[in-house]
Formats: sequence, structure tokens, C-alpha cells
Amino acid sequence: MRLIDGKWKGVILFHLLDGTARFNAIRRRIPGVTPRMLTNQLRELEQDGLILRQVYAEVPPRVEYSLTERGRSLAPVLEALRSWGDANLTLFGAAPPPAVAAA
Amino acid sequence: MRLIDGKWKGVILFHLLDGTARFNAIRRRIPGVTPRMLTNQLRELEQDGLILRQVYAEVPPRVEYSLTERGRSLAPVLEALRSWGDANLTLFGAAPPPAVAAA
DNA sequence: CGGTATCCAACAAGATACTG
DNA sequence: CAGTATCTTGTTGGATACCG
Repeated sequence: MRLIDGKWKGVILFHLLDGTARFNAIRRRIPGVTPRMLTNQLRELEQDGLILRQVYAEVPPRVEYSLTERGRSLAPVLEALRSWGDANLTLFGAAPPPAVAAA
Repeated sequence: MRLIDGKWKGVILFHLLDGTARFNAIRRRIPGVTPRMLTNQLRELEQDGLILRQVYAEVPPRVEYSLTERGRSLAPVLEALRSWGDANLTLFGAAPPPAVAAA
């Protein structure tokens, strides 16, 4: 529980299931996250061995985040969480998620 | 995530998968939890519709907690979490759990 | 037995501004 | 682009003692 705890780690990991993503790309995918929180959470996930941080010495800078093997092994957990959430979040006044991204 | 967040909710729910349990029974099953925290968490779980609290007007008092239908529907999530945890917690210096309760 | 009450420390998280 | 720095707040969780 500790590893995916907090307000953001779950969604960060979930988005990374789709593949590698850069800092601001993740940020855009997660409404409301501040750069400080995103940095914090990414660093903790990295320390826990769930994600990999690849820095490219370029201008402009490029930093890519991806799941490690261990991170990918969390997929069943993340999928179970999401499917439960999809099936249950109408109860909390939230709008259901798009089944597939709207065209 | 919000529903199973926090330090105790996960384990409380997990223990209730085994069936109905009384307050002090749960408390004994979860080392380190204070009565205040246990009450808090149980009340939140109840408000979120995941557990049922049954009070029997007896002396001495008896209060039984059990999962609601919705709470039971979390079983796949809890099982996924536990199996991931069992497979991975040696990395964090913790002792592996007993495969089956020791005789 | 199954809790409450009170107080307090620690941390998570947010707002805002700035930088190599 | 990918962060840092600083400050502030709200919430979580813990210690301890007591109650019907």
C-alpha cells in the first residue's frame, strides 16, 4: 500500500502503463497536479524501483519516465483498481470515464 | 484510491474478507492500531458503503463488522494488492508472510 | 466491550514564484 | 523543458486517558 499511496502515485503509474512519457506530458495528463508534487512523487516512485528516469543531455532538456519491470508487475493491481473505479464512481457524483477516448 | 487510502483501510478490508469480526478482534489482528484510528477508519469505510456495522443491544455490548456487497466487490483489488505484496516485500526488509498459518 | 475526548507532532499537499 | 525554492495549510496519525 505504501508504494502506491497518496493522491497521485496511482494515476501516475496508471498513465505510464501506456508507455514512456515526459514530465510535462504526464503533467498535462493529470489535471491539478503541481510541478512540485509531480517531482516528489516521481522521485519516490523511482526510489521504490517502480519507474525509470532517463535524462537526455540535450537542449532543450528531455527527461523520460517509464515503468521498470517491477512497475509493470503492478499492472494487475492498477487494472483491478481502475475497473473497480469505473464501475463504482457514479456513486460519488463523478462523471463516468469515456469508454474510449472521444473522437 | 481515496476509499482504501490511509495506513489502515487496506488491511481492515482485507481481514474482513475472512468474514464478520468484532471490534477488538480486528484490533488484535492489526498490531499497532489505536482504538481511535480503528474507529475512525471503520466509520469512514461505513460511510463509503464498504462495510456494515451491526450493533447488538446486549450486555456486554457486541458490535460486528462485515463487508457490504460493495465491499466484497473490492476482493479482486485486495487480492491483487496482497499477491503483489507477498511477491515483493522482501525488498523492503520485511519478513515474508506465512504461506499458511503456522500449525 | 467498544468505544470517546483531548492534545499534539508529522507529513502530505497546495500556492506561488523563480531558474538552468 | 523540467524542474526548484519557499511558505502555508489541512489532514493523518499517534499518545494518553477516560466512559457507558
